[in-house]
Amino acid sequence: MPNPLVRKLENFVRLSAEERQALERITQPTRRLGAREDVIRDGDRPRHVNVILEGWACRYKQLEDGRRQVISIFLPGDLCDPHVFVLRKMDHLLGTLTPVVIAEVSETAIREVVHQYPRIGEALWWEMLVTAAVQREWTVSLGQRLATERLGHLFCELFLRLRAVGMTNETSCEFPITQADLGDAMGLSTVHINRTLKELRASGLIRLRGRQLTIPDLPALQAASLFDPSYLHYERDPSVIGDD
Amino acid sequence: MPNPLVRKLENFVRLSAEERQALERITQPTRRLGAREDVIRDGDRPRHVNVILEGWACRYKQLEDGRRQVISIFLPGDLCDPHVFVLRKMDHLLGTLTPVVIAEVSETAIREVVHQYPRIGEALWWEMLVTAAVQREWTVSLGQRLATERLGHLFCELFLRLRAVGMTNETSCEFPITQADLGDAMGLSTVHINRTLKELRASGLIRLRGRQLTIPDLPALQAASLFDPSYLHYERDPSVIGDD
DNA sequence: CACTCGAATTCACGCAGGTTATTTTGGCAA
DNA sequence: TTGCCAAAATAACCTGCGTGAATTCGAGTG
Repeated sequence: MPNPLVRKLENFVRLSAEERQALERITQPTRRLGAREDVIRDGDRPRHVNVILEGWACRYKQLEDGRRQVISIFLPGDLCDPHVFVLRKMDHLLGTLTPVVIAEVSETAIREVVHQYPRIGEALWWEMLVTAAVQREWTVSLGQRLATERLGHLFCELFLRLRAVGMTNETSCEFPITQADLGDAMGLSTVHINRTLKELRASGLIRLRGRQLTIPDLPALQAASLFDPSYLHYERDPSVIGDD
Repeated sequence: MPNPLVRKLENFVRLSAEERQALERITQPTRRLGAREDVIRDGDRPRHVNVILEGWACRYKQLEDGRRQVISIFLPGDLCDPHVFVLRKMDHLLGTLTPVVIAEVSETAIREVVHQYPRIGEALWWEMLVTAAVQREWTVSLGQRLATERLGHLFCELFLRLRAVGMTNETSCEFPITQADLGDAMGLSTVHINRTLKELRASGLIRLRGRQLTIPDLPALQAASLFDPSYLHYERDPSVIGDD
């Protein structure tokens, strides 16, 4: 199983064998959590960058009265906040959605690798900017899209992000999160998530059984969800020439 | 009128006179736009960092069928995407909400200043991370907060951000944007924005006439809106010692 | 001063999605 | 196989917000 961070970054730059090794060296598994556990809580001082190696996690906030919003979903290969060090306190929580394996990378380890391999630095910049773009697209979804569009859009996004780390086959992928968590992410009630899934299934746009999602016709789902993949910036930069 | 970027960054680090001058030198006004004009469109290649010197602007996206979502609001002192250069195309638009004065700063100008004054680099990191935190809080608002809470939260946020650049007095500030734009930002219809403002006014939490917003009791509005200011990270880092 | 036009306000009605509660399913352990 | 429990599914009812259409206000302008 190849390192998902390496796979992801190679969607943007071509990495040399040496660069790949450097990344793999600093992202060895250091922590395992079960489903529904917190990785770090708000108010805590961030001590390292968490890189997801296996499983799904999320950023979330909890309002005083219990309402919960999942702010972003982390998949294998995702970095949780490179550079939070500048701030002294977390203003949100990181939690797992499924059992998860994490690499805790120190600030200095990142600094050194980036200093030695500037192209990795570039790639990490790209990854940060894409993460911000995803956050913006969630804002659009929550503000404008109807429930079917919103869920459909999320399926498209997660499918493409999983494909970028080689975790899909032609039309399907693992989809291990509960309808309750989906609701907290999409700003919808569990009941309405269920209703909406039923509708998407009935229209033939998705199949979802157990933990398996199938999108028989991705362009159709994209069209129905007003999904434009350009915000993911997945085309590799042609100005960067590889040397592996 | 002091440079709003300098004022803003000084909420995080203390800057020397030399550092202040360096910032002011690279943020001279270079472009003036009227209200409701586009600064840069999606698909365009970003050529420089836009720093808002006067007026209000916004990031927004437009769906194929015309629905519009304002993704973030830019106030004087805000930088629109330091580092977009890494991506080749804008995935959203930048537009003005009021007449605006902008400083277009080149990538190299930023690089040089940051290289010469590392503390400015730190401060720009802080500003980037706070911008991301604001984006996350908007996700929470759109996903969980009711219309009154959502608007109240926005008022609290904008008031504190304006205060950070010295553009408020005790309880009030300019508030120059239309109810239609507010609606596009909060994911609510113009009619409902109007209803909600009426309700907030009736409860005495805000006064809003013409382009003037007054918050007679900020803590009360914060409580009513589930507003926790810690995500703005405005307390200055005590580990940074000034030398001016 | 009257005119204009965008912005704000108000009204009546409809729908997307919330809430509470109940039932069914399915994975897993004893 | 039985039992357990979380997750999924379904139902009935309710509400926050959207829609479309007027009407009023207010800052400029000739």
